[in-house]
Amino acid sequence: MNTQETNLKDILMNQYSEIFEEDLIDEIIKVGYFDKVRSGKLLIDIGDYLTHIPLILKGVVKIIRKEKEGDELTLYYLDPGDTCAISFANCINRKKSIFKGIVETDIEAIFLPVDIVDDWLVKYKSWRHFIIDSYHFRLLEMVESIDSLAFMKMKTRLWKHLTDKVKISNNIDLEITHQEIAQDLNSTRVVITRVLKKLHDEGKVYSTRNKVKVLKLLQ
Amino acid sequence: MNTQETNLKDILMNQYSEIFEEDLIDEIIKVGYFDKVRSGKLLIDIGDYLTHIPLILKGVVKIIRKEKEGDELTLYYLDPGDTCAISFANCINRKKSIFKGIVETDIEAIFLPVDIVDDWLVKYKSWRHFIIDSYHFRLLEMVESIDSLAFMKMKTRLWKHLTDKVKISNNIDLEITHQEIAQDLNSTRVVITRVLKKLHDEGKVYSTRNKVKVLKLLQ
DNA sequence: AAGAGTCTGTAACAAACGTTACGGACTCTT
DNA sequence: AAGAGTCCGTAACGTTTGTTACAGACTCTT
Repeated sequence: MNTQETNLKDILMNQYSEIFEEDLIDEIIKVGYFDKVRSGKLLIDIGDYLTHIPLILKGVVKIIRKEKEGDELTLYYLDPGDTCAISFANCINRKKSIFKGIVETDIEAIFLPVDIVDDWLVKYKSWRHFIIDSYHFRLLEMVESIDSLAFMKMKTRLWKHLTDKVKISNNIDLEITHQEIAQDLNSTRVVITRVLKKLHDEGKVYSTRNKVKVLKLLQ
Repeated sequence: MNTQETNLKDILMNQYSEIFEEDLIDEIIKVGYFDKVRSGKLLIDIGDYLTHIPLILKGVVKIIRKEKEGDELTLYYLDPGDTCAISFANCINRKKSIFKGIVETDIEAIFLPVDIVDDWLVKYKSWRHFIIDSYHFRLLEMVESIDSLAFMKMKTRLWKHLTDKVKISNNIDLEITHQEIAQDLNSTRVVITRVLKKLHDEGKVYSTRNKVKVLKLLQ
């Protein structure tokens, strides 16, 4: 075990010792490879085949559903500690991805080859629950998306989106344009500007060029 | 093993021998109990705790997401061979259900106690894949719901809903009122009537009191 | 400082969907 | 066959969201 592996183990133990057995962590280090991916990079596209499952250590990945060019919708974000378990069944059955994943802020992750993670389901109870839980969390986030789309008006959807982004970035100052928000919500720039003005009038946000400051979070 | 159990085994072998090991089928019979539930009955409500997982042998269950009184949306249908794997993680973690399940057409099902199905993940490879696949199928249907809500207009959503119902009931004559359709799609009766007229003008449906006949399926 | 490119604010209009209202048709009970 | 209850068709109108257009403001380059 070289120095890099030792460091990796420290990181993993720090982040996952509560969840995984030490045996499993050792095996993760043995078979996985560590990598960094820069913000803005396309991690996976719809239709791609998955060969590795990412275990995110740092940074955020944005998961998007895309109908066709221009018709996109941001579904949720993957945080450190998360994995894209949705890719899991895809892996087992060698199916294509139904989502697009874009690096939102620079990530560090361990990539685990598909074949192995199936065996781990038998070997490690913690891994089994990790995968099932992961599926479940994604599913909950999909339900949130459905609730938003089915039951909420644009003002509420926008407000939820902004507060979600604040939670993820840990920063009430969002570096974002109206155009980008419109893409996330599958709407248009003019609509977002209009609705942002309403939120501004209610004292909930303060928006300047390339920035939206989210106020009133402490409720 | 009494006569009823023998019959049950026949049914299970018939429907599941391709998927499950015979050992597993025997165990399903041992620990599960068989039951019938009538159309219209509430199988599970949002907020309920799950104690048993249903393995559907006959009939259809409608799965609904509900925001509040009057604000509902039909997400998908559970067919024979399906299980509500979403309940699975709920079971393991003793969480409340986030969906409402109503029997659409009379069902026959085997109900499996929660505690056991977790052990089976270790014991039976087929069960493991069954659960993961099940999760995955539900997830795909949720994505379909999201696509509908985010990218489609009411006419397309309605058409999709109707053809889905035809596939599930195996019958192009749907016994349904405009009001009921409106509930499924979280819309209103007047809107559905209006849009049905458009589909009628396109020669796609023929609607009379309490009935919608779906034409043009063979495309 | 000029000019190109990007971002925002606003107005006017259009499309989609929801709401209210009402009349007629069907069905079931008595 | 009268009446109550349910279901459907349609019109008129309101709200929400999308579209088009244009002007002003900011930013970056040269």
